[in-house]
Amino acid sequence: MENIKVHKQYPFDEIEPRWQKYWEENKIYQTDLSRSENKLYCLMMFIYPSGDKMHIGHWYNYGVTDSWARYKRLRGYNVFEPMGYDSFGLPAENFALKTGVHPAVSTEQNIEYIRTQLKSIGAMFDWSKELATTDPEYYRWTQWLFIKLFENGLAYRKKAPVNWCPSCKTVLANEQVEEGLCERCDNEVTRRDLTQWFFKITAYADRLLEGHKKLDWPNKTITMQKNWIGRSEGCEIIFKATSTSADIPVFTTRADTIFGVTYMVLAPEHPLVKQITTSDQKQAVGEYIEQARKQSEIERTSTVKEKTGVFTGAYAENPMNGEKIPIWTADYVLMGYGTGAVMAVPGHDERDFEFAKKFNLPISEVIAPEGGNPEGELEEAYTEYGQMVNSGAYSGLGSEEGMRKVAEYLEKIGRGGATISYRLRDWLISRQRYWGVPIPIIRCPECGDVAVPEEELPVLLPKTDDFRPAGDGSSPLAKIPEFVETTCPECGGEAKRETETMDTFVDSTWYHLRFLDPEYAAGPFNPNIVDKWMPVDRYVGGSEHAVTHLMFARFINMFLYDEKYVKFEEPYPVLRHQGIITNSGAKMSKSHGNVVIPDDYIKIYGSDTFRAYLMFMGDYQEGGDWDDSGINGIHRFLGRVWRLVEPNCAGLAKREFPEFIKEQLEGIDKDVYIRLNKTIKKFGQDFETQKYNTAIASIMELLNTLYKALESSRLSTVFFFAIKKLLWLMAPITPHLAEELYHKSGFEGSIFNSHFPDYDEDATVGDQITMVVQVNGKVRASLDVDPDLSQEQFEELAFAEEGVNRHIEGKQIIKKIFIENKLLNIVVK
RNA sequence: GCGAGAGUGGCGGAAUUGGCAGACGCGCCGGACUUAGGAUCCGGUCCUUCACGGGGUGGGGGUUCGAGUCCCCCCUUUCGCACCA
Repeated sequence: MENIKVHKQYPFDEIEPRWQKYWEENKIYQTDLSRSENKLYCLMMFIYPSGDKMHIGHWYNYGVTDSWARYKRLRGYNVFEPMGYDSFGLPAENFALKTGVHPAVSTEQNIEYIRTQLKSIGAMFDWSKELATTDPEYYRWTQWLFIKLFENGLAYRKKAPVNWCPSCKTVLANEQVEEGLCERCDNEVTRRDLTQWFFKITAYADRLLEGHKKLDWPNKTITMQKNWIGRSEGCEIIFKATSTSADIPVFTTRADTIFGVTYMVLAPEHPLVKQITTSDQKQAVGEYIEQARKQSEIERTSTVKEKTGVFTGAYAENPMNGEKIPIWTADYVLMGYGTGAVMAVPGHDERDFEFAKKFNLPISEVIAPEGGNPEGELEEAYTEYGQMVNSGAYSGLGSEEGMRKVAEYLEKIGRGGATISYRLRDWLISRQRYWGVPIPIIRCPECGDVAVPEEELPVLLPKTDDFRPAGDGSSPLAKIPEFVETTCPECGGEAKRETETMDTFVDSTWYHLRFLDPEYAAGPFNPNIVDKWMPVDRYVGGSEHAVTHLMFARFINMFLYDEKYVKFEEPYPVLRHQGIITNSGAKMSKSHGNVVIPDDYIKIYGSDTFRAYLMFMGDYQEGGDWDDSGINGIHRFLGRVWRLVEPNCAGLAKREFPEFIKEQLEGIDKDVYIRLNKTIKKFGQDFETQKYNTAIASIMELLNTLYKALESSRLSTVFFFAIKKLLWLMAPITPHLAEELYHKSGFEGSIFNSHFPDYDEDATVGDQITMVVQVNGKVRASLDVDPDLSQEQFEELAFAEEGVNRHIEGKQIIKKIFIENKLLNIVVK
């Protein structure tokens, strides 16, 4: 990179800053939000100012989406394109810890820096609507949101085994743990029992699933959310411990296998384990629980691991047949799903089968293949649906009917019934870190947890130099008595503030509402504008947020909808992801040290070239591996545009053009005219479907045709007409270059306040088309002919071709296939 | 293991959805202009063959007049999920 010496194709370094300044001074991108006709709220996931420079991924999202939005603007849309900072959170805080600078200061500096970088993109960001989640006037309303959830019973505190990252020294939501590793620092996550704040997203599980139907989102993203929510229809069955009579509910999707239960298993963390374990098994069980606790999530959930477990000494009674079965504890049962206990049916569940084999537990066969016979001795678990056997009065029923009947019976006797289970857990939102929104709760010994009154918001994050995480599960705020000591808003007695802060994902659940009027003081957002401008018309960001931000924001929005704060249920009806750009096949990340920073490229080539290259590289939704070897070609392309238009554009604005008619044009003029109209048409289609690479390729073809015109004749009216239209084709892709040439052509004001050219449909095809003649499917001739020839007319031409005759001579024609305007295939023998 | 994509020249990638495979660009080769070329402009560039031809879209089979595109099996690869009862 350092050694690259590139020929500067045109004075981008002079052009780009000049137009950025012009756009800013003339408020070209300040959207009039009082008008909502043709509104287009184009939102890109805002940025995390962590002290790092903007990387390629940001440019890929922001630059390319901006080009799309510019195209829409030229099409007459009133585009709103805001940008702001998701500035609370661990990366910012870790940067502060590393540099020793207070996060409030470093965040401010980082924002300053990132803003400069963002501006270098030359996007249509409406800087008058900039916001930062660390601004007290913003987080005041994040706290307001918390209180609303709290008042509605959707924010609550409970003690639970939670994910703890020893390196970040805080708890994490399930969604922030990837394969047992902390998504931020890649360290192993351990479990701790802590009392934490949760948002009751599970109350919205079905609504979140239902809402998917209304969303124009990538299928994959919807699937990820569906899997994450993990809705599963089944049956609750309440077993009873024989010694203590304690109820042990289990969840199963296969109630039809109930007669095949030969033992049951409780998760090691299950609270009943300690109660029911008999004294002679106490030691073994205790040791087992201890080792299970110490295991990491990775070891624990590995499917290849051999099953382990211990008998508790206790027994349970099967409610269907009164059978006594042993109760085991084993870590293949997870406390976090269902009831943390399962009925084991080794005959019809692979995991139970494996376990039963290892510990010599009985295996009984209660489902036979439909119409088939029982195996007698099972070699492996039979997990398909089938017909119930050895199941008392239920024998003979099909699986599905059996499940229904068993559930009905259990319900009648009060021992369970049909139910639905979800994988989704409530969202753990408290964090033991400094750099976040303080949870606005006061803990009173008399009144319990009391919300801070709205008029006292925001609860300001106290200034302190000791913001290091304690690591013992307490928040750094707990060390600040002036912050902690307070009085109860209800009884006036002495009370303490909650010292934990909120997960940053809470901040971004509602930022799209705030963007529309970030100064609004009477509430979290201005309802007049929100009603007109929401929902977001197009949302673009990384797919890594599928089950975090995107799901959380939907949940919160549904809550705001239910509480009648907003009139729409889905905040982001249309979502697109940019692809991921890798480096030598590996995901770019700081820990790999392979992050590509665009700054050097911008210096050498300019923003327009870099943006255009990102669009040209490949399929936008696919992404791809970073390879800068082609960037010169794009830079050359812009240079070719420059050299073609710049010397020829004087006075273009005032120049009158006749209405061209394809049939009346000849030679290169006709070629140029047809190519131009083809390109305008294709450009529009490709931009709508995000096929930016082929849109640019098509402009290149136009440009090649124009260079031919330049070479072959004196410059014609059509030529000037075409270079004028070219300005608009370039504008979304290379906004600075286009704006410069627009003004050099004598236009006033910004090209982005003008309108994209229409095309002449008649001239999008040549007046001759190419048809082929095949013999036995092989192309033997290719003819330029008038369109819409009949088979007879075309055959006459085809059989006159020497290349065709050579291949049919002396052979018998079996049949002829004629496809209008395409081909004639002659089948011979 | 399960699910969803993808596999096309030396490279990035096109192909109106079953109808001329390789658009456009990079790279490379040649020409022009030039003291010069790392600039620019023009031309060439899938493989093989002097040519006529022949072969060719991960591999194998199939459907069809015709398959990169549809169907079956296999391989590779990316992503997501992964003891979810």
